[in-house]
Amino acid sequence: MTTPAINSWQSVQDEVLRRIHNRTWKPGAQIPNETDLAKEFKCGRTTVNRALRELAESGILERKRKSGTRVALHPVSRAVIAVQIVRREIEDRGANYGYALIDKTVDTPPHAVTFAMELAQAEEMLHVRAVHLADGVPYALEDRWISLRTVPQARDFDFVRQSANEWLLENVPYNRATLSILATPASPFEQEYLAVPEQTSILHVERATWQDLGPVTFVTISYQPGHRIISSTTS
Amino acid sequence: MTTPAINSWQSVQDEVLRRIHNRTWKPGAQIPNETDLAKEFKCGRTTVNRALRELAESGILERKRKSGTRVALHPVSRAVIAVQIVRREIEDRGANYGYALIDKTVDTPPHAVTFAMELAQAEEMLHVRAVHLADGVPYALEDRWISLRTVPQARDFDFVRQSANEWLLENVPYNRATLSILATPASPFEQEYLAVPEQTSILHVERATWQDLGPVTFVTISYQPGHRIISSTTS
DNA sequence: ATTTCCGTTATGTGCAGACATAAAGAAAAT
DNA sequence: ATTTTCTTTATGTCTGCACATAACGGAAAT
Repeated sequence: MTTPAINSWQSVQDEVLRRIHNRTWKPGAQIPNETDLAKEFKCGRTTVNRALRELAESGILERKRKSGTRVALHPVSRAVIAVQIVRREIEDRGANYGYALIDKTVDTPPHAVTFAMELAQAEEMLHVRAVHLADGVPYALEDRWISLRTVPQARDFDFVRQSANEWLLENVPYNRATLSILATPASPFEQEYLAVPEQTSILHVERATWQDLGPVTFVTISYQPGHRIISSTTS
Repeated sequence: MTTPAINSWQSVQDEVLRRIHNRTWKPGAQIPNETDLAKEFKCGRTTVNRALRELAESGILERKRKSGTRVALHPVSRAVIAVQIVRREIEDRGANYGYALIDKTVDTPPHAVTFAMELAQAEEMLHVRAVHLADGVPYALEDRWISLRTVPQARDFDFVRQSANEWLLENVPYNRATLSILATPASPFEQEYLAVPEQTSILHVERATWQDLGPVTFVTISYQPGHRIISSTTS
């Protein structure tokens, strides 16, 4: 009974996963090395390498040079969340997108924002607030600070026709980003513009981005109550 | 002025990213094909391919056969969240882990749970509730339903010493998982066991897993107010 | 016994070359 | 004009081979 030749990295991956789910290879156990697997599957080592590398990236396997590859004991599965512009998020739900600027001012951000942007000193920034609508109903609020030091050209853009969300993505590249998800009671600002009662529980996504030159922007997106962030995990 | 030979896939990736940040290659614009880049960088096409493939996976580039590769116009950046057992989450924060079972019953789950587990018919399941403590203080609540059809052996495990969270990971493999993040006001159950006042805003992570045989488990983890889920995005 | 050095081993990566495959666009047939 | 077919092109993947690199473990020196 010879294996029916597994020769694509996908099928190698499938077979490896099957053996893990099978418990042929139990959590914590070492699996054969790449050369042996390549021989068994009658394929190149490169192919096995790619299959295993991806599984290691997704946290199912743990690999170390010389020691070999083992099945992760407590797999840290990586849930992937697609972060995209709010317009696309709304359009993907089949709704009509609407946008309204609330205000645009130059101001000194609160400490929390300065801290999140990793700045030692507070400095004047552009503060833009806007609401994103789905079929005319408030879908999410955008509360954004833009560094005028890193992005001076933002001062002259009015953000009436196009949201800062999209304008920045199209015009200002970034190197590094962080993302943080949390829940808080609705602030007065959120109560007003999301049209929700006091004490409603709101899901927030905070995102900060940087360029070589320094911080680009810090934004909080506050969603309508009941909003879910959904991800399907790999493997 | 010849380029000083870029010959690792990492350095190719860096150079490509530099050109994107540079705006040498603007959002939406097409970039040279792999063969030409390989020639320019004096490396193999395989190397360029790997560099570009990873950038496409992370959403910075968009690739299509025959059409070529272009810089994404609205990059859907993928934020990766590490989902691991609560004990590790607590220990990683440098706190002492504690665990207490609240109750373990056999019951019919509410519709929402049956639906999330993609079952047409409600069926009896094991319902396990527990609290995870960090330095003796409630850190998160676990409210879990386990399919007795898929995991019959769960009926006889007592979950007093080891949480269902860990027991399942070590003993029951899964194929597919979904993850959903949402915010709600604290339920009476959460008020009691997380020791928080009424109307507190609670961050929930819901997770369902499946095996070939059927659904394995559906769990809601409710975090202490102020909890954040943090991710750093790639690139 | 302890430290230092070195060989072995498994993964990590690079390369050239080949063929597979999707898809755009041109050419041919209707 | 519209549909069908074919050619071309860029990405996707597999292969064998080579060398790089981390790290375990034993041998040698202290």
